[in-house]
Amino acid sequence: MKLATWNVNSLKVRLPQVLDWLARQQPAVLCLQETKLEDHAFPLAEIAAAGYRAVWHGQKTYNGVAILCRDEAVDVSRAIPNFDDPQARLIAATVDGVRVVCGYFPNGQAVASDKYEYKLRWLAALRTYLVTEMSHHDRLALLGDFNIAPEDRDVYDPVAWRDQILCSPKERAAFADLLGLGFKDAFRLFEQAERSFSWWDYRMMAFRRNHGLRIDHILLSPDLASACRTCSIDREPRRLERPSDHAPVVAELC
DNA sequence: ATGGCTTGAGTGTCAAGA
Repeated sequence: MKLATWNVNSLKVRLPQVLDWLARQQPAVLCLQETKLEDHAFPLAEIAAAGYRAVWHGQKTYNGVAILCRDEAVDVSRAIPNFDDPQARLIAATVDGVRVVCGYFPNGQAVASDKYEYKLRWLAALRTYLVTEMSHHDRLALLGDFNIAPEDRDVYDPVAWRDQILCSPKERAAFADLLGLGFKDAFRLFEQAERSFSWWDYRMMAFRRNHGLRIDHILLSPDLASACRTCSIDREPRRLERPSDHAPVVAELC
């Protein structure tokens, strides 16, 4: 069973790339972030024609998340319970006995900004929610754009990024806190090339220079982690014309 | 140098991303 996550930066623009990628990779589950579509505009017909079902949670202009899956998605929940959030950043569903939580974590803009405070509150609410989810689901996966580079090795220039947004100690502590619940970072279960990243700025030829960050992650509960056989970042879509600035991350479970 | 691209909004040019 293949689980994947991809921040597509507009599903409207990237739909042909998503359909191509589904046909090639055939994942059981693909979590999407930054769909940037209102719910009525979600392209269900095209996705269904590709052999996938979908559940989604969107809004105008910004944010928006979706879970595409081969089999039925049940027990769908949209947004973090008990957290008043006007932004469409989370959707969860159970697929093939796996509880899938798809999140588009806040960016935070700058340390000490209002958006940073919102990011920290969002992370605290997510943690509370995941404690509950873990108590109900042994097979639990959290996938998405975390907007956190967990360690210096996840950053192309750790000195320049020290204490900056996506790398600040409080953000990294929140990530470590999720690992403290028992989650494993699927990517780090395996030997990986140095300087492996999942996002590269559109500007300054950042992709060609591999000036990136690893901010898209797949976290697995202990049961799923022991079933995980590979985890990799697929840089191919980043090479296409009009790419998303993020690459898909894929984990294979047995 | 707070820029550099890209998207969505909307038809000017800005907000937001990371």
